[in-house]
Amino acid sequence: MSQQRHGSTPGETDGVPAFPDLPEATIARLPEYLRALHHLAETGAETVSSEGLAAAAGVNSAKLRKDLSHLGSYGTRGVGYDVALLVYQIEYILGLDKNRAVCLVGVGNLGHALAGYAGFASRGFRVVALFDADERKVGEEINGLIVQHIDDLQRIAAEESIAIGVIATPPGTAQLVADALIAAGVTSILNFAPGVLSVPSNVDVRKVDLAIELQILSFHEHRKASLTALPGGRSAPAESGNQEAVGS
Amino acid sequence: MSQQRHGSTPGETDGVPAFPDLPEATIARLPEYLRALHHLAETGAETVSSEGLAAAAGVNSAKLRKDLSHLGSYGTRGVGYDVALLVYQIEYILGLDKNRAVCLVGVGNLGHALAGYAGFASRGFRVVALFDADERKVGEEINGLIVQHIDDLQRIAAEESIAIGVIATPPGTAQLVADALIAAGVTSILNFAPGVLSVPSNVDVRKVDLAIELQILSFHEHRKASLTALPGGRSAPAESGNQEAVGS
DNA sequence: ACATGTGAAAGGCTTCACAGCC
DNA sequence: GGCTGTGAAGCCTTTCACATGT
Repeated sequence: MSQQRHGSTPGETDGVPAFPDLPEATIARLPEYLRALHHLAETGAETVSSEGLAAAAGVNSAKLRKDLSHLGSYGTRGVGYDVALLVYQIEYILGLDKNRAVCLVGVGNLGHALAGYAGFASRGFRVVALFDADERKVGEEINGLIVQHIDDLQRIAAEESIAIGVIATPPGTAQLVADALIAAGVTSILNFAPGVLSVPSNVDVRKVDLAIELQILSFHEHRKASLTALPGGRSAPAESGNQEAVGS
Repeated sequence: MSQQRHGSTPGETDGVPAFPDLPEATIARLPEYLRALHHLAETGAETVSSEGLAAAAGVNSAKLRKDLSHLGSYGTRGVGYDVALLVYQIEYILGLDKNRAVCLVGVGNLGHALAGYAGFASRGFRVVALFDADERKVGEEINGLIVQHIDDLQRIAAEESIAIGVIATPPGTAQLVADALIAAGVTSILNFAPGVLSVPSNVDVRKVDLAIELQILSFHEHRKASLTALPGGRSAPAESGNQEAVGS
């Protein structure tokens, strides 16, 4: 890759950090590696081999090594990777040192739960504002935050310099909310509402549709059922499973 | 329908539908096509072109046609696809005509919301049982269902012939719950707990980790920020966005 | 005329296998 | 000896462009 620089921050030339362009598939796995590394660090491990980390993250070691090689050369041959250093590098690449501010729009059934989800805070994100269009919900306190009216989004987004917007509204209003977020300067959206959002190309959208996940599982149930019904019918389990992680 | 015999229903020999083996990438998109088709059906459309359906589903038309071609030949050249027929075919392939029973384990913050999520029922899934290990939660009623103790999982899973288990527990207990589900005969799991599950190879696991989604967005924020800081600095939006759907 | 279905080309990702380094 | 980093091979997915059918 660029130039290596063992102890130091990934290839910066003179204050400007040059960005290694990682394959999307790699990016999607870095968070999982990071979680596994944190877990290892807690158990006191100082270094870990590609084999060990790969197992903890649920991938094979060749893939892991290739992924990490894109970040630069942070392992030691014959030894493995320094856990603390790798944590630092991955957090840097993912921009987690910035402790990004997140807002959530739509405090219904699902939104309510997301507002209180401990996993966000513990992994580098601060939920700083909640919005809803329903006057009856405005003013309600959830997890220490007051629900604000959606009309105040523009102002508050600027005040809090919000980086990421989470949409948890019914499908019908998701596009309107996305437009409002974008108008407020938000360029990253996590969308829980079914359906497609149309956004300018500088905005990144990730979509989580819970029903789609079940439908994909349903397909595999259907497939498995149709196989057992056939001549060469299988029935016995083999070993060690196929985990299909969600994430593009 | 089943014996459409257009170009031939995907190889059925004599009543037993042999399973077309679809690429995983295609499977992951079928639910989105289905949602778009239902939407079109509501607006009264009888047929739709690959161009039209692709736009509604947020993909390009070549990809859509290739995907649908794997199901068989259900379009008419010069005309397009029959909406009702395509809905039926996709629902059949996904096994949605089976109205599968789902159970949910872990009625905490997130689990509580999932138990009440209307999107499941409306898209072919019945949540039929809720479980938790916490005695204080057992007996609680959520959305018309009583929370049961996890020790009753085995019995109830059999009674209700549960097809899919959803795990919404803290990370520490997810593997135990997965083991229990598998022992109870469940072969499809949707896991919301961070971390990797180890399961036999006949079990399918899909994983949704909300923090990971934010971390991926954070990466893109970081990348965009580092680009605008560079010489050839961009700033202007182009058009029509990049939607990265989540789904392996 | 129009829109599907599909070979063929292009691109991306994963896996292999081993050279290079500790 | 052991383990990383990486070219090369193989596989999967997307895109192109057009023959085919209505």
